[in-house]
Amino acid sequence: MVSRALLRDRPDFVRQSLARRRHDTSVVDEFLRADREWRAAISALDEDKKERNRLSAAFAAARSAEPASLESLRDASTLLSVRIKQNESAAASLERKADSVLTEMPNVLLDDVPDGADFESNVELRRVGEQTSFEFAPLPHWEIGERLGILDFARGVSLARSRFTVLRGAGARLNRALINFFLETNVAAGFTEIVPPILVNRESVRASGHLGKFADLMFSVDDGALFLSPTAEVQLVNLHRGEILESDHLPKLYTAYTPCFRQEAGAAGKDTRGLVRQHQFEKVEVVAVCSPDDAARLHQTIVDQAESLLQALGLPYRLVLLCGADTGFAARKTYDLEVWLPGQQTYREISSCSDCGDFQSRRAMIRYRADAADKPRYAATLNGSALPVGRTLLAILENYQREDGAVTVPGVLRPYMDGATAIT
RNA sequence: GGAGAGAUGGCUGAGCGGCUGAAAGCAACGGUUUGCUAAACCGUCAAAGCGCCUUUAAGCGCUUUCGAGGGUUCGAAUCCCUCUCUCUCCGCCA
Repeated sequence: MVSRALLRDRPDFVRQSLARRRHDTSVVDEFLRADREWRAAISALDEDKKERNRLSAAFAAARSAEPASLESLRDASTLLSVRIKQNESAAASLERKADSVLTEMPNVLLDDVPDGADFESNVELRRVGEQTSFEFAPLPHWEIGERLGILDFARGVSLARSRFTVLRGAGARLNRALINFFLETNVAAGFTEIVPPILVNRESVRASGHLGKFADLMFSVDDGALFLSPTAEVQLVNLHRGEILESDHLPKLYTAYTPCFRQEAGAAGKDTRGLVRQHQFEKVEVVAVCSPDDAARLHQTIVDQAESLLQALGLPYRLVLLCGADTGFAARKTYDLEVWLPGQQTYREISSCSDCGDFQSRRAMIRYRADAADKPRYAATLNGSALPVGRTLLAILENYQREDGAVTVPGVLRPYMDGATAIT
């Protein structure tokens, strides 16, 4: 949630940020109008309430002192209460109006986020690793996986529906190896491992910014009371919802392996083959909760963490800074890591590392005290995938494929695979 | 699924119509004492919103908040209704 104070004090700054996102800027004025009206209403209302409190106190005093005046006090107070009740509902609807505009407003971008209308304007910062080349024509992972009998798309569909897949044998083993490798590396780097619920309530998805317009991203159960989490970012950010943290306990660094579920309603016809876009996928996520002063540093820490995993696996990738229009709703700055997929001759997103500033903290009321005597302040939250399991698995299949149809197992994963050097 | 108990500040926990934004204790913070540590003593210590003032900070004023929503009343943490959640016991089950 964008700060109300910022919108009031520096509306042009917020408009500018919205424009850089190619977002409608009139929402700022919509908010300011509702906010102004609400503040006027609440001021008048408070005056009435003050008077009612005075009358009540006078009533209590008059009970013994001058019983004769009780009736007129009672009448005056009753009259006032009726007016307060009316004005209260008017004020509440103005507040709801301002709030609903605010809830739908994306985060304010950091200054160094590049301008741009779409992904074409994203800035490639660097490439790491040579694009894998072969003496033969490389295959896409779905062909490699089906030939090896480790990916079974048809049976996934028969068990659930399209965009569900079955992993078998060495494929399932490779999947588990990746989970263990990611988690152990993240824990060694100082992240605390969490096993959260996979079903999350409305309040949690609202706080992380996944509800609103993004509600159709998620599968819901129990008549919409709960959602299948679309990313462990939801659970990890909400771990401290409503809390005031001690500053010497910050930063909080978390990592979790979870299944994730997405409807992918807007992606009909896109990436229909293979593991790239599934309704159910698995991911190891990292999240940091920290003081705003620490956000930039920890953003880098998270990117480094994701990069170190890709490097250890020997996967070529590039680091991209997303432009305004491509930066997600809750983020104020996002780096994407894109892995090279030789079967498709392209870089594909494999990790998205976002600095959300205090945007999520405001919604989730995650605060901390910089000093014991200070007022609580909103924390900053950051998140990144480190890494998604399915997309990493497919990247390994494509980058480590051999002419004979086998796939070499990257060295760091062999200890998790009984020392196997290849999947044949 | 059946029966009961409960939801109050960072934590424990009292309050059961006006004197309660809330006793007491713990924790925290400031200070006194002390050779150091500990102990003891004194003091401070909920959050949010709006307004005033100010460059900001601080400060001041008002309002709201005792799980959520509604009701009764001149007045609700306190009485009534609904909902949500938590805990205990029984049953069932991994």
